Amino acid sequence: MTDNTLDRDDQQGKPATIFDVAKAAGVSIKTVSRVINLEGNVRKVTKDKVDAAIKALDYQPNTAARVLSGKRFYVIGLIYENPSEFSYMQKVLNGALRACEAGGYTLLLLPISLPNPGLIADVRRFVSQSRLDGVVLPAPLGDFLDIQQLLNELAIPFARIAPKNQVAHDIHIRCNDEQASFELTQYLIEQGHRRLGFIKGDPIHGATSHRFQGYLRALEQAGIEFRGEYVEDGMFSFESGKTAARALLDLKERPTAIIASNDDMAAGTIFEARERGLGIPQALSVVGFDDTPIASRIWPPLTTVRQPIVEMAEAVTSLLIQRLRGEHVSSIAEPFTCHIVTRNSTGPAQS
Amino acid sequence: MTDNTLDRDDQQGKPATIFDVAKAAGVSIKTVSRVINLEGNVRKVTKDKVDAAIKALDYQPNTAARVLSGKRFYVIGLIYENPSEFSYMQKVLNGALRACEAGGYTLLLLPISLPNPGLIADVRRFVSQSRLDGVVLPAPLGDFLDIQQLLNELAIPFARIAPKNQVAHDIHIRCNDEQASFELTQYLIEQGHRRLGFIKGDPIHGATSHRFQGYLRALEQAGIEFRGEYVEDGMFSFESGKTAARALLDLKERPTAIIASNDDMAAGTIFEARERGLGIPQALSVVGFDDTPIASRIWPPLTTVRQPIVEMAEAVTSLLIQRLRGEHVSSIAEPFTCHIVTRNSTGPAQS
DNA sequence: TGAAATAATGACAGCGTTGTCATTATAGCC
DNA sequence: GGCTATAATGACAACGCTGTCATTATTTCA
Repeated sequence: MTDNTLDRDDQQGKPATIFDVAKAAGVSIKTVSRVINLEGNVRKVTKDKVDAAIKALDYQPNTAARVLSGKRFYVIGLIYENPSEFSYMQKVLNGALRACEAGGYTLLLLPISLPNPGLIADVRRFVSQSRLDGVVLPAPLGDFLDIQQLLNELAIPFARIAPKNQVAHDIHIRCNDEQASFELTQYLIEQGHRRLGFIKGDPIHGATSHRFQGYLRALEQAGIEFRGEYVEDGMFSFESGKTAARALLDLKERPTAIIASNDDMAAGTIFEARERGLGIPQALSVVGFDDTPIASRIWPPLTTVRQPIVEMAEAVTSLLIQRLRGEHVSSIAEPFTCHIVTRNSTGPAQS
Repeated sequence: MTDNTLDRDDQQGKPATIFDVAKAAGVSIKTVSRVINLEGNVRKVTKDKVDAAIKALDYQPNTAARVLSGKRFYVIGLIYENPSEFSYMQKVLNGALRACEAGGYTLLLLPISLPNPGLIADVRRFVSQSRLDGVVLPAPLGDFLDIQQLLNELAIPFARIAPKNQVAHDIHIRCNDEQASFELTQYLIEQGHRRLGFIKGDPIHGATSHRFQGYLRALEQAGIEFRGEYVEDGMFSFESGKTAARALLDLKERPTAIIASNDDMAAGTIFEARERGLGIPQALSVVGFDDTPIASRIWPPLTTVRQPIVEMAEAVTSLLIQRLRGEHVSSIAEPFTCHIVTRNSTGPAQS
């Protein structure tokens, strides 16, 4: 005569519940709950028993039940600008997904097309309808103060990938844009360039001013006089890069090197140079930022700056999840390091 | 003396529940459930009362409660190849998100890097751990028979964006690659080209053979003899396009036009031609497929084929959701139409 | 050593929905 | 008009977990 009640546990292949674990470990379901939620106030021996039972039964908490019962949703929202060039967001996405999977969270997406007058309303609807615990804001949205204000009002924690520091205790991560730009400019100066054009990015991106600052610092350190006509505004788009390059190349004393604040504008610069029959890098060196797919696919392939986006996204999402769990985390103080990728769009100055 | 019980409904700003709706409509919660799930067996007048109450209270069913109670999860998985060039997936993502939002479903992502020997295990884990109702498989995974077989075993409905028809009653959508390739080739022939090189794509993509077929059909219709040495294998990557172009351009009687099966390979072809000093389109016309961002950013900008990816993804996801709701849907018979985008990489033959 | 303080554990209601089954209203038919 | 078939509705348990509060074990300190 077998005891049926003992066999019930892994019956039918149905997933184990908290009751199964409690029975196997010889404790109450509440204690199991304490263990899986890291609540503390559980003795080591008890915790070990429970952990063993969890492993043995391959127990995974039922998210729906947790959500229904508790005050958390186990959902993180990723709000991002729907870009024309997706490689940055693809990396952000992969990093955020990795962190969410590791932390048992689900990632929900809200792509936004800019400019968008209903932006705040859209975000509000997304956050309330989707029942989110937290939000990840990659650049450039990470620099938008009104979104942050809204999330603060709604008491939704968020984490930003953004160049600018804003609040003391908020979670944000950035890479060292200023330093990367400094080194990139320095590299061109080492190649003998003295007339260095610079194309700024979209001012809504915090990176824009940082990259410009790095350029200025490198000029200063090398003792090269700053010339305002060598700086043009851009918007990070291919078209705007082309237009800015036109202005720079129309100058009587045209630059021998142009630093575009991203790869798309660098591509536009190369496009414009080609239309004028300027050889690259013989007559003009061109550099970009971001190491997007286009950087290695245009002719000549582009010297640019690579950022560790996947790692940054993963780190910032992990921090957010830790905070949601009640752990006390602060933002990462040290910015992530960028690296220069040298290709054939740069060479010695010939002027 | 006001009756407190009447005021309870929209108390505290807490979301309305099914009880609130039932009370407001004067019916039982089960009847409300029937209405929101379109179960039928509800009289018109009753349904109208309930619908009015739902609207008045801005009621939205609690997904966690539905999942916990019922047998559905209200989650759709999107399994996709993590691509080097994301613009295709970005569009798929946007289309799928739109359909999910409209249908009240959540979209979960599983990016896969190919080749992946653990592919099936990864998919299995994703499907079972994430508790999915259905899966969307964009190309090229939509052509993978082993994934489809697995999903069939697990009894998970799926919908594919894929060139190949496989099962009679499965949901899938495709665009008319063969016809687009035919028209593209025809266009080059009209420009006077007679020596037409063709670079095939990755054979795991169903589109590869369709695009090749369209090329063959156009040759045949124009009475141009097929020459095997004008066809090279590629893998859809920039590098493979470059290598294939090298072989084609090394021929004694080299082609005056090259049709690459995607934009990346067309970019590789242009890269290779440029290294040899061949002017484009004077000495060589080049075309691609997909109208990715690179197509408009290289020099010269690329003549290519644009597919309505967002619409296709939205349509196929909507169909899947309809099927999950129990409605009887079949796949869309008529393929979506592609359009040729003419740019400067093509011109009259000069041979 | 014993009382008070604190740590560890448990019992149980409740979260908002759907499934099952019972009950009641309506329609169909001779 | 009364009986049966069927449509419409309702009562209530169950889903798996967490929060609250009560209870028990352990530590601390006089």
